[in-house]
Amino acid sequence: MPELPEVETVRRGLERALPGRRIVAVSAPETEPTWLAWQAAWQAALTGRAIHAVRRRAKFLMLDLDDDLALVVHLRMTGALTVNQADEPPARFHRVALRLDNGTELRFGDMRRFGTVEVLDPAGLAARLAALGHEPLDDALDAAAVRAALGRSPRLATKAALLDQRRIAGLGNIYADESLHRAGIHPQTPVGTLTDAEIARLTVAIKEVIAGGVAHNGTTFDAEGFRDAYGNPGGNLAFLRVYHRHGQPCLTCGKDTIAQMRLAGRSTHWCPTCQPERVVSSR
DNA sequence: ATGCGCCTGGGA
DNA sequence: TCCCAGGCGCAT
Repeated sequence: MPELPEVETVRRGLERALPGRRIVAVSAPETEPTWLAWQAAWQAALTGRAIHAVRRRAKFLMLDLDDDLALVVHLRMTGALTVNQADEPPARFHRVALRLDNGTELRFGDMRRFGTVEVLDPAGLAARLAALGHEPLDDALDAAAVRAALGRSPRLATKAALLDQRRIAGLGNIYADESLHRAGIHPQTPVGTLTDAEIARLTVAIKEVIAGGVAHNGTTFDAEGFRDAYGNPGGNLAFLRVYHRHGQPCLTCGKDTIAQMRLAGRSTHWCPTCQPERVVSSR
């Protein structure tokens, strides 16, 4: 599922192809009534406009267009943005295509239909991004900022806090689990009980895990999984230490088995030795 | 703070 | 046939 590293990987791919291109047509398949319904409005809004830049904020992609409009895409679970030759046959879950002035198309596909594509003006874009918390790789996100962002609730599980995009934006289930493992923090640890040392480790862990994911072009599990703008899988799977590794030996301590539980509605993976549960006093 | 609904394919 | 995967908005 696309989290910050996957979205950044897509952004980097799009940046090689889109800036300077002009949109010449918008089309959706006849078999896609919901996307077809937008076709005329998007045709009017987008045709003739040039793409100036491809930006990312958390898991949002923004294509800056003429007249301060932006095409804003969120891939959610299974969305994909690809650059294709216009005469290539569409992918299985193709939803909408922007025809460009050089014979290529920017295509959006989405198996589960959770993804969103919007055309926004500056006010609309600002509103869309307003609630997002810190960008993980921002230098401004130091330990003090992590402490402030996570808060001091005595009950909120640290993993739930990491998934809350209003606190730190861009982590999803994979990189939240990986960050907690690297920091040696049990996922259920209440944020209010995190020590300064734990916050410091978590801050470094988040940055390393996210930067590693970006460096390896994102995490791809299988043939249906994440693809970059040119259809290539990412290589970060080999670097995961807990996610989807339940029942397998811990690569960090070598003596325990990765455990799995349900937390905040998500499948959660951790090593009981490397991430011991906080012993809670009964008095 | 928790759970549901959205959506679909794949696996048990 | 049922359950699971899960980002996010919304209801409870």
